[in-house]
Amino acid sequence: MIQSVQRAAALLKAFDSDTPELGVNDLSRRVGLHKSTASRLLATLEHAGLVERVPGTEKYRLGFELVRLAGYVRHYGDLRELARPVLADLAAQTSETVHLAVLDGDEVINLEQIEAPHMLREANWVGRRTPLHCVANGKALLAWLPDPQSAAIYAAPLAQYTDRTITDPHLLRRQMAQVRRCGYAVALGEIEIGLHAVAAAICDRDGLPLAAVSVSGPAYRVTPQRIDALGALVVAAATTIAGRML
Amino acid sequence: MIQSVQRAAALLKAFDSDTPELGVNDLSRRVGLHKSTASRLLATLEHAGLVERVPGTEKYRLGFELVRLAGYVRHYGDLRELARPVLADLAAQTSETVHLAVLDGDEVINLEQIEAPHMLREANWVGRRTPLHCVANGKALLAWLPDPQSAAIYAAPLAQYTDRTITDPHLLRRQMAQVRRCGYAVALGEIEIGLHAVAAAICDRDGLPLAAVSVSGPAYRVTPQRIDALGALVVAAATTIAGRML
DNA sequence: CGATCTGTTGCATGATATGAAACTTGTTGC
DNA sequence: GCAACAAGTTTCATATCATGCAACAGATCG
Repeated sequence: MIQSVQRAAALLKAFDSDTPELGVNDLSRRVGLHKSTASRLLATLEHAGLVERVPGTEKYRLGFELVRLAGYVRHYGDLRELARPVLADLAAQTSETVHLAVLDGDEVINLEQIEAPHMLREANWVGRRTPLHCVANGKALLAWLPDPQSAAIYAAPLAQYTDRTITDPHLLRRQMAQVRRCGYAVALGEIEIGLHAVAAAICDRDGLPLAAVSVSGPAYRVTPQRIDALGALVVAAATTIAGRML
Repeated sequence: MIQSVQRAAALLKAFDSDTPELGVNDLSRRVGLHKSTASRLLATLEHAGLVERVPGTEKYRLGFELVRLAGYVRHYGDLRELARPVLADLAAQTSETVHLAVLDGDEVINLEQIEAPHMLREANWVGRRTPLHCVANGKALLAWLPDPQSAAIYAAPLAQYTDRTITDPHLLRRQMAQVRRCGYAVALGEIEIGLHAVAAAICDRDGLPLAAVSVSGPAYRVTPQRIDALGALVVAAATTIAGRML
C-alpha cells in the first residue's frame, strides 16, 4: 500500500456531484491532509490530467482524462455495447430514460443511461450504487436471485428512503413472487418521491439474473395506466439483449 | 511532483482499447518500473477501485470507479447535458451515430457519442483526440476558427491517414471556404476508409466555434446522395443547441 | 491599511517508497 | 513426474523522496 497514491485516490474521490469544484483547503480538510501535501498531490494529478483547474477561480475539478480512461473500462463492456442499440430503441419507443444495471454484491450498479429524445436532462446515475429493494432494476434482479444471496437481502434491514419504500421483508418477498409471475418489476417513488420505474431482468440460460433494464420517468408521465405497456416493452428489450448474449 | 503518484497515473494510462487487460510484468515494462514497484502501486490502485483484477486470469484492467468518477467530470458538463436530448433526436432522425466534440488545443476531443437504434456497435470515440483536418467535426470547427489559430493549423504539416486525407493546405483552405458557405462540413474516408461523416459547428454570439455535432456511418449508408439532407439536419441540431446555450 | 484566508515554496527530517533478491505459485517441456 | 521457467508477491536494508512546518505571496474584505 503506497501512502501517497492512496491519498491521491482519496482526493479524487472527495469530489462528488454536490461539490464539483473544490479548493486545496477544502480538499485537504476533507481528506485529512496538510494543505501543502494536498497542494503537491493535486499538482501531480493535474499534470496527469486527472484533475484540472477551473479557469476563473483557481479551484480544482475532475479532469477529462478520467472520461477517456472510463471509455476503456472493459468491465461489462461487451454487455454494454451489445445492449446499447436495444436500449436506444427502448428509449425511443417510450420517450423515457432507460438504464442498464448489474448486481454488485448486495447493491445495484448502473452501467448505462440513455436519455430519451425531447426530454429535459435527468441526473446522471451511471456508476451510482443503490440498494436492491427500492429500485425497479434492483427488484427485477432480486426476484430471480437464487436462495443464499436473496435470503441475505431479506434478512438485512431494509433502509427507508420515502414513505413508499418497502421495509417489510415479507411484503417484499410476496412482491417478488408477483414479479416472477408477470416478468417485470415496478418501483413507484420508493427511492425518490415522484420517480416511477419499470424493469425486467436479463437472465442467462440457467435463469440466473445477469443484468436489468429499466424505463423511468416522473410520476406524471409514468402513470399506473402506462405500466402494463411499459412492462411489456422492457421485457421485450431484456429478452432481445439476452438473446444477443447467448 | 510526487513520484509515486506520477507512476501510478502512468500505469493507468498504460491501458488502452487494444490491451484492456495487462499483467504486472507487461505494465512494469511499459511504464519502465520494477515489477515489485508496479505490483505495489497496482495493489494500491486496486484498493481504490481504479483498477481491478480479472477473475479468471489474474491480470489487471481499469476499474469501475473510473466510470463513477467520470460521471462527475463537470468539464463541458453543461454543454453535454444541454446537448444530449438534441443529439438523441438527431440520432433517431438519421439512424446513424452522433458525436459532440470540442476544440482542445489543435485537436478535436469527443465529448459524447450517441448510437442510433437498430445499429451494430461502433467503436467508442469518447475522449479520443483527432486532428482537425481529417474529421468532419474538426473541419466544422476549423472553418469558423479565427485567424491566429487557424493559420497555425494550415502551417503545420497535415498528417495523412488514408489516400483521401487532404494534406494540401491550400486545398483545405478552399474547402473551408465552402463549409462557411453551406454551413456544414463533410469528411469521406479521410481518417478511416469507409467512414463518412457530416458535421456542423455550434458557435457563440460572436461567431466563435465552441463545439461541433456530427453524424457518421459506413460509406454504404452515408452516401453522397444523403449528404445534403444530413447536412441540413446537423445544421438544425447545431442551431438548436446554440440557441439553448445563449 | 491591517486582518484573514488561500495556496505555493524552501528546507530539514525521517518516514516511506524503492530495487535486489529470495520465495511462491503456476505453466511448459521433456 | 520432474526440472526449468515465468509471473507475481514478499522481505529487507538503504537512501530517496514525500512530508510537515514555517515563511511567503496573493486575494478578499471590512
